Amino acid sequence: MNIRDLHYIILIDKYKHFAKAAEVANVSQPALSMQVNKLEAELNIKIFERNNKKVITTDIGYKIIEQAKSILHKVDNIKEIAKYSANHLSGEIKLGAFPTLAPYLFPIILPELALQFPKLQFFLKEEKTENLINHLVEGKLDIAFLALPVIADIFFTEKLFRDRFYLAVAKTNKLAMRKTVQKTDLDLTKILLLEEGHCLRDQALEFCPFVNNTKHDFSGSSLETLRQMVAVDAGVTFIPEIALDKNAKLKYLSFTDINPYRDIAICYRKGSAKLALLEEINKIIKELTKF
Amino acid sequence: MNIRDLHYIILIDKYKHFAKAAEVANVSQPALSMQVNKLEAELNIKIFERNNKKVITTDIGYKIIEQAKSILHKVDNIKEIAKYSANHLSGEIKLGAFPTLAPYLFPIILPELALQFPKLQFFLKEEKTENLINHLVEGKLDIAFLALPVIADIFFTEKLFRDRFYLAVAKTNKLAMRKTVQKTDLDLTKILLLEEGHCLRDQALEFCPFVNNTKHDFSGSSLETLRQMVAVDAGVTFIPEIALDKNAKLKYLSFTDINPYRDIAICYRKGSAKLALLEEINKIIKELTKF
DNA sequence: TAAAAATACTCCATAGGTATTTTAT
DNA sequence: ATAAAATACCTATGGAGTATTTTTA
Repeated sequence: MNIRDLHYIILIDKYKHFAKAAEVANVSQPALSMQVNKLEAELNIKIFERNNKKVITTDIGYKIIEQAKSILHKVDNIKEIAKYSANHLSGEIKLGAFPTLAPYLFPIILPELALQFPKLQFFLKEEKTENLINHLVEGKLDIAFLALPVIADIFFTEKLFRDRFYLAVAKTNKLAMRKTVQKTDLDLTKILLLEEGHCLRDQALEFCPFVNNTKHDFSGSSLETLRQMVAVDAGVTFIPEIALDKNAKLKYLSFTDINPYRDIAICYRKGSAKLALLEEINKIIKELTKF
Repeated sequence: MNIRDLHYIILIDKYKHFAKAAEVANVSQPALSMQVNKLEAELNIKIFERNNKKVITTDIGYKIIEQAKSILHKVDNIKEIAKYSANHLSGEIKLGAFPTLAPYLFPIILPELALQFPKLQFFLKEEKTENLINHLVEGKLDIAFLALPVIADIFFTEKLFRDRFYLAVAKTNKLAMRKTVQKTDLDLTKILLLEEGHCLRDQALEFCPFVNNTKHDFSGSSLETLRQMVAVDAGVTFIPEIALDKNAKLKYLSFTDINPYRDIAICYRKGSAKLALLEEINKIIKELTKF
């Protein structure tokens, strides 16, 4: 069977005349006759009763033609889907970022992206780095925002900006009167960290490897929870610049002798089918994240 | 595009591996690759992102594969329709008879047909001869029961039985004490006939051409109406043998000097797609109408 | 007799196979 | 380095065209 054959039988049913149907189908009458005969032989039924005066569609033929019409309709659908998405800059873009970045980055970039690509639908995903990488590999994400270094070189990876860490302390804390802090100050206070798996935890640990907070594991917590903990002076924590706010109970101190930071990069598959579009999007995001 | 191509992309989507999909499709990997590439070129889109390690179905590809699955499902439907109707003796048979025959013939033949062909669905149509012929030509009927002669030799036509006419008279009528009548008796009474177009009217008129009943035209009437008219002695009428009953108010008289009748035949298109089945049915009907 | 579908036969397009190359991780 | 898809090239199937025959109303 063949989509073309279905076209043929629909035309024959319409015109009840092989030669006329052949003409409309832009083939010779024998060509069309042959295909119909072959189809009937293949199905082992008669689609048309025919003689030199009349063509009658059989009951079975009628049922088959109904299906055929529906099939051709779906074939047109496929062509429509293809044509539409080839012409217009439409479709879906799935963005992913890890939890200590997503709430602060997405609000910066999304309004502009939505403006520039009104036909695109943006989906946001907040996942730990490991999952982001997997999802990007699997095609469940189009773009992931990751902290450098990114090992997977299946991805096109480009650094967007450096996000320095500040020490968040309660204004009631003894450190709060300082403008800056240094590494040794960390020894004096309790440091709050997110649970295992958060890259921000790992990054922070680089600068205070001595910390052992197994006693309080903030499972399923977010940076915002941590911030609230700091506000009641339950400890101090590292807050990236992008997440700084005007919290009345907090003070953010910069470091003098160390320079803790995370580099944020945009990643997408080199072979993405939407590569051209992703490059467009990347260009805009780069502009938006020039801090 | 091609139904086979749709198969290919569905398999690739399933296995996310060209060579595996090719194996399942029983073709070589290059053959399958070629067709997919051609399809993508034809649609001007990418259905799959692919490199030497991974195959990812694109968003558009996913939509297309959804349609493709639905198309293949309908293709299977077609094959099912064909296979079922080729194997089983199933389907629909549309029978037609003119109004002065249908109510008496169908009850005789249908119970047995339904018994012999439990998978067949029988549809009955009661129409004037002219329409029956048209419908049979058009394929809206499979079988028509007509009065001979049938001119259309597109049809296979076979006489089933001779249906003699009796004169129905009210028991209160002066003719009622007779056992038989003859042509001249008709002059003495009012003769009731159906409206124009009924073949029974024409047949009756052959034997009493002098009748002029333009005054009362029984438009839209049936033989049963006529019979009730006769019962109240509003006149007499010709009733075919097949329609005789045990009506207490009526007497049916046979003719001596003339022999009015109609010959009833079964007709179907010589080229009917159901010819074999119709011949089976005809065989049974012939048995049932051996009066 | 004539209109229409089926057949005959040739040609060409193209799907498929094998061998090989390219590609990207 | 290697796995996998793409390409090259050849073969063969089969779809399409023209001319002709068959069918049947």
